[in-house]
Amino acid sequence: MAKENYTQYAILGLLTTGYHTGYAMKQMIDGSLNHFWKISYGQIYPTLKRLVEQGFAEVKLSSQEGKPDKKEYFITPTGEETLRNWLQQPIQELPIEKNDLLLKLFFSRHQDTYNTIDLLDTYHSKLSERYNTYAGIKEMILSDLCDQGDTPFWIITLDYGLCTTEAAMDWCVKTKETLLNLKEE
Amino acid sequence: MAKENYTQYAILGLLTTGYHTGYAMKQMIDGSLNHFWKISYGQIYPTLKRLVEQGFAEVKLSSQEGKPDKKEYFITPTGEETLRNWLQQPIQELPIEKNDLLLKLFFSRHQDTYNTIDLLDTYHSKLSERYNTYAGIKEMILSDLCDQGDTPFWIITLDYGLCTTEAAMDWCVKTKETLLNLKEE
DNA sequence: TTGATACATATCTATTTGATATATATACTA
DNA sequence: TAGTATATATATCAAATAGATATGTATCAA
Repeated sequence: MAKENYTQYAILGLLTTGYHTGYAMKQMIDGSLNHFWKISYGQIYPTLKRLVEQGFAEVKLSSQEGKPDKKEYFITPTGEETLRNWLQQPIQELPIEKNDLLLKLFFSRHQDTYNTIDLLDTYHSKLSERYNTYAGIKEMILSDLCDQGDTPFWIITLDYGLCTTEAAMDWCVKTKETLLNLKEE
Repeated sequence: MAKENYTQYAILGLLTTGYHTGYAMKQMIDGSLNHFWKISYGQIYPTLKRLVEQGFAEVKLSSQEGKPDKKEYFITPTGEETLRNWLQQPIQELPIEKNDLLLKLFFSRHQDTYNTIDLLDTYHSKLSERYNTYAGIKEMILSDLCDQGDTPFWIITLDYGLCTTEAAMDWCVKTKETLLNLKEE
């Protein structure tokens, strides 16, 4: 059983959310979805093409004065059904996060403790940045009066990012102590 | 700047930890490293070959009676230096976990609340399984008297898995409530 | 007028994923 | 005893993804 192609569902979903060009989708994902998804142009444009071929989307060419021409994509009823059908499927497997900090820690016996602690410090500060970014986006969405139907769901995914990031930061602090105790022994 | 090739460092690290064949490495990663790393044979064998070409590893062919021949790989001093050098490099960027549950939640406006809650329940039970698996491995490592120098570092990475998994479970519970409240409004 | 940025599409290489092919030997099981 | 599953072990392939870059127009500022 080949794994499902999530890319097409991400694109179909974005089509329902007011993003109609490949460029706009890329911007959206990099800006507001990057806490749990990423995508490249090399996936977006071929997928849009395929969605049209499959009848899940339609394309309109529009030439704008002052800007390059663009292809605007719109989801079809069949596309909407495909999206809804995917939403109903239960999640098959938990994602595995490939984490190169943990990979380094796993082999850190070969390294000085203070160096390992540096790694943890850097990691912690990056987590902190991430936390603030998520908190900022949440603020922005909440203060934005034009609440669409999507808003509560977007908040939920941000909360996931906030709470797991916080847990990771706590772990950094604890781990630093553990390493220092280990050193003293 | 091309992204670093982490695969080779994972392999180099495993060579220092008593895993000397591609098969053994795959077993190890699937069993004990899968909370933050995964790898396929399609990465392992070509990488081993390349490590030998670069002088980071040496290979010995050994024919065992009863079992297929195997190629045993050993890290060289140059390989060890390469590994240590990588360990010292600070982490460049936080990993982005691609999470298809969150992708579905993000678009769940198109779906019945109870269906969304089903998704969350399934996810929670999988997280719980994962938590128990990690706790089990931790127990096993701690109770194993032959403590190597690696042990404390392995525990640390497991703790990361335990605490972020717990945070995600808490989020599931909170989110369920949020969705039900939303429904009642 | 040079450079930076925004808009917009397209493509390319390298890596990763996930599956499968190919062997041999052991252990169990009907 | 024949068949089946499992463990050991290496290798390869197609498809998906990542990451970078090419191409072009227009705007704005230094």
